[in-house]
Amino acid sequence: MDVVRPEFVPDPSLSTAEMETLQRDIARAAVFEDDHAVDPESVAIDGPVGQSTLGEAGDGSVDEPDTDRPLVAGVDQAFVGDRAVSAVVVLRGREVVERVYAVESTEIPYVPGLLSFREGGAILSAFAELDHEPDIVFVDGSGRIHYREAGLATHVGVTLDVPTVGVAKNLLCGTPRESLDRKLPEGARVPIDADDEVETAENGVCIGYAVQTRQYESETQYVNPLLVSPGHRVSAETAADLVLATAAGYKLPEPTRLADDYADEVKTDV
DNA sequence: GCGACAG
DNA sequence: ATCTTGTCGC
Repeated sequence: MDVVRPEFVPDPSLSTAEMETLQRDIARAAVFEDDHAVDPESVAIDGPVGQSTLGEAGDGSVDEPDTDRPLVAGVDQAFVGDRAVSAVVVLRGREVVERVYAVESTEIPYVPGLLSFREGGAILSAFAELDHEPDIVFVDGSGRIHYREAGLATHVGVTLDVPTVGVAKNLLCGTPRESLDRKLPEGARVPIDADDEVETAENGVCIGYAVQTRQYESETQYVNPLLVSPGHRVSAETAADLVLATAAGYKLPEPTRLADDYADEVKTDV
């Protein structure tokens, strides 16, 4: 798939002020409500998808040809020295229909709030190799949960004009409506509200959710929730629904988990 | 001046 | 993100 909004392609050579200005423009172009045709129930995955097998399930059985089901993609990056590997995995149900990757040299260091200018280029290069057009894309990192409501998932979504969901392991900014310190039950979600750190939104606006995709039985030990936010053309509620529907026994939703594995696999080769 | 900070 | 063995607890 190709870039739809070339003016938003992340340029690492911009000054910090220019990057921030671009992010405010991106946030204004972003749609934080549902504008897609994916019913979360239609993408539900019951158990883990088998390792690197294209076209068949992990138990060796061939899946039903349900070509009407939506395509859900996951994208993740791995790093080798000064190069970034971006890997994309596309699923239809529990079937892997396509995997692509791209390698790009990193031009700038990681700066909180400006992640898309470091990793965005490699991600767009990987999507340029993709034949299928995903109905939803899970991006590793924040979307609307961002100082200017323009995190990596939002930047990629708006630039490609594809529905995206941000899936992060840590909270960048915003305030959880209730403490995340306690142990949350599997399936639970806690709203993340905009605060003074989020300069483009009114305080109290829900910009995402902490989502508990997995939890231990034990009383003392617990898994931290994921931080899910709208990237583009997806509401916060639906973003949380989609992540819970595609989580299949692991903390990360399957598309993201498989992209994670694929990026590591590619990293070992080149 | 101090704290906070996705990947 | 990445460097890395064992270890504690499901």
